Amino acid sequence: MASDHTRSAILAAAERLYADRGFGDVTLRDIVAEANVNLAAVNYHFGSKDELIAELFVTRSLATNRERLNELKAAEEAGGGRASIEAIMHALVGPTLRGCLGPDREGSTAARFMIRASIESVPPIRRIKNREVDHLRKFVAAMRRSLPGRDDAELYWGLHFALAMSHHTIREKERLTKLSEGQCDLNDVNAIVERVVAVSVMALTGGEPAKKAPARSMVPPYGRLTRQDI
Amino acid sequence: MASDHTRSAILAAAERLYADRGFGDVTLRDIVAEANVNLAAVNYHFGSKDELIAELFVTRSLATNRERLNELKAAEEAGGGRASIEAIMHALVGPTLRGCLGPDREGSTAARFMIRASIESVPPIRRIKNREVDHLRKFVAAMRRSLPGRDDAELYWGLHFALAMSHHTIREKERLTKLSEGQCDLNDVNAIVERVVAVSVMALTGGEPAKKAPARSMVPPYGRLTRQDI
DNA sequence: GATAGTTTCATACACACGTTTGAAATGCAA
DNA sequence: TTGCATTTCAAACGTGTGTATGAAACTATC
Repeated sequence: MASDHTRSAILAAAERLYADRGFGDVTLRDIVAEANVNLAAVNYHFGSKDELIAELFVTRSLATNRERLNELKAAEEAGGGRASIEAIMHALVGPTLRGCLGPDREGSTAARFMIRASIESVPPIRRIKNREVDHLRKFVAAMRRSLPGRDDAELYWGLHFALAMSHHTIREKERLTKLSEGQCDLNDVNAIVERVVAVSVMALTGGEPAKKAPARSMVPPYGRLTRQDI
Repeated sequence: MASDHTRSAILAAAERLYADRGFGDVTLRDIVAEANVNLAAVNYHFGSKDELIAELFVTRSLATNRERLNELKAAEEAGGGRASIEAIMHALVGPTLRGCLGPDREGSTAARFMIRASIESVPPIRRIKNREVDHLRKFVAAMRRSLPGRDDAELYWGLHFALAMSHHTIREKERLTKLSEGQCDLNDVNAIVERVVAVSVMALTGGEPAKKAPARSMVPPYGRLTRQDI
């Protein structure tokens, strides 16, 4: 193990370069040059380039997920096991938006790295994102408690749209600024979070009160898989 | 010019392969093998790999944009120069969603190609997407006519969220299916369009009627750029 | 049917990339 | 110090890539 100096120098340099120039434009040689480290050190410490990228991404996204769940748990405890749908949506999109657009994080390498990861979607990152399903299921469960009787599909659509708005805002931040000629304030992160939450809640509660739903029963929908993946 | 047979065989093969396996995994050699054509033909007919990709994408996205504007124009003419906000949002997201998720298009190469383009975002495609701003401005203009007095920033946010929901639905179609264990029906495209339109309209009209707005004036915000790009 | 222009073809180039190698250097316990 | 494990290093490997080349095949015009 020793000092781990080389290992962390590589991680820091890689995150910085990927954040600045994207995954497509940065080679291992760029990274080791930035880190003042030998080329072979990457394979020695991480095994491969993809595993290096995976470690970077997994570290950051675990932190975000932890933050999300903490906020959710706090909201549910404060509400006696049932959080308001606003609080749930806030816990879902707040950490991500704050992490990527946040104030002091303006120049944060981590934030810019996560934006890149959200835009470019390179294979090792995609693999990790696909394991995020059961993390999201915890939010669906909370939503179900918060809005009992609501059709499950409606909950999924609401969650889906909430993620759509927050991810797309991160991803297209610059395009929106240009399109709106600066009229959309992308610096006030709290305002953005509130905006996304407001629309998400409207999507979940504003429209149809129960939709079709011919006697919604408790049985799971036919022979669908109940678990089995990841 | 001659028969153009080689040229179109390359285009077809490239679109098919990119649609199936993504941009990262398909080489020129794969394409010419699929097209039964010589390797050098790509550079002869298109100049470079990037120009081939650009031509593929530009063709498809011009078609979508044309469809969008036709629908918008029809809606405005039917309303005497002012379309309903529902109709405008419908014209904005309908063609894209139909094009990528649409019924008979289920196995459509073009649709799957556009989904890939939406997910992977390779440089030549990104370059083209950045020129899409003034196309979107036409929708902002229509929205302004439809909702006069509404703060411009609100219109931009509404447009932004509409695009967020439609693109994210295309992009994460499979993840949503898995997450919801099939409970979200991604085959009924019209229902999806209506859903996205409904939430977009709520985002634009449901919330605050005028927000803060301390005497909104007509002057542009300080020294911001008014035109000059694109 | 010769000629000029276009298109196809096999082949090679040049190079950037991730990875491997094997030896040198370093750290650490006995 | 000796011996062993860990870490660093310079150099090379092997391969896959987009692109270039120059000759051959084809097409159309006169």
